[in-house]
Amino acid sequence: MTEGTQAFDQTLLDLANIAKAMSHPGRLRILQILAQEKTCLCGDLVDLLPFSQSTVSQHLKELKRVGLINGEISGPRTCYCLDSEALVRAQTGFTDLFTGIGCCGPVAEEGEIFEL
Amino acid sequence: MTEGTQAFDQTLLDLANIAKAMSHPGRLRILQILAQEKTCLCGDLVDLLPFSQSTVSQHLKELKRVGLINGEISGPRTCYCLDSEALVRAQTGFTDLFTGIGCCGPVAEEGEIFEL
DNA sequence: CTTCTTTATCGTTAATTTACGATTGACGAT
DNA sequence: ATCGTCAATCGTAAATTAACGATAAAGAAG
Repeated sequence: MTEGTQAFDQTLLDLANIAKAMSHPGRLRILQILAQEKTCLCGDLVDLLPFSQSTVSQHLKELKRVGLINGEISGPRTCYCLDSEALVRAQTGFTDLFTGIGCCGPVAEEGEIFEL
Repeated sequence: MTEGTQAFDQTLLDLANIAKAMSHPGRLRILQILAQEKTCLCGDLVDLLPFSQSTVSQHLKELKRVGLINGEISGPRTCYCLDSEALVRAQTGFTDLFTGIGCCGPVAEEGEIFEL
């Protein structure tokens, strides 16, 4: 991703970003927890995850960066929740990518015929 | 992912791995190309991507590692294709993660009442 | 057998990610 | 005003990823 990134269209870049945010078991677990319970509080997530408070905070930041979750400050605490719209968009994005799925065998080139 | 990885169940780890493979625009583009055309040949992908041959090969290796694509050697070439089963499994995995989507507001704790 | 083509792998460097402890900032309670 | 709590940020070290050129391996073509 360091270079040549401008060669891809924005939809693809966005989707890659979503996937990146979802590429860590801890972050995926956070999404899972937020989907199941509506725990939300950062501290509760820290208790449920095998990471330090600062690490959890970072993961939350990353998820927020791509918009998969929202954080709402309520007093000294922060309450996190899924962003359902973003999740739907993500789902759609992944689905759209593979509209016509099918697996091919070896392909002949320029009229070439395979001798199997 | 360096540590504490054993704290997550395998389904989650698998899904995170899939997401990781899909977290790079180049790899996502490869999947897209394979979904649209059935181009498959490594060399063709090199022509279509803004990366060197060795880099493309690495990306293909990563996609193959998680099973999203299959490579079949045919003579000196290698023909790549999507693994439709794996893609369906991935899709299902992502969907299952967010069965009950909903966004919460601030949450009261231990009978606490918010003064709004 | 030599040569060309195609792709995988090796070795390396730069950049990014992950994780942590320590610090800071914000707020509520005393 | 001070203290304790909660969460974000800073600074840093270790690990991983991304990219490339060079090299190797495997097969087709001459």
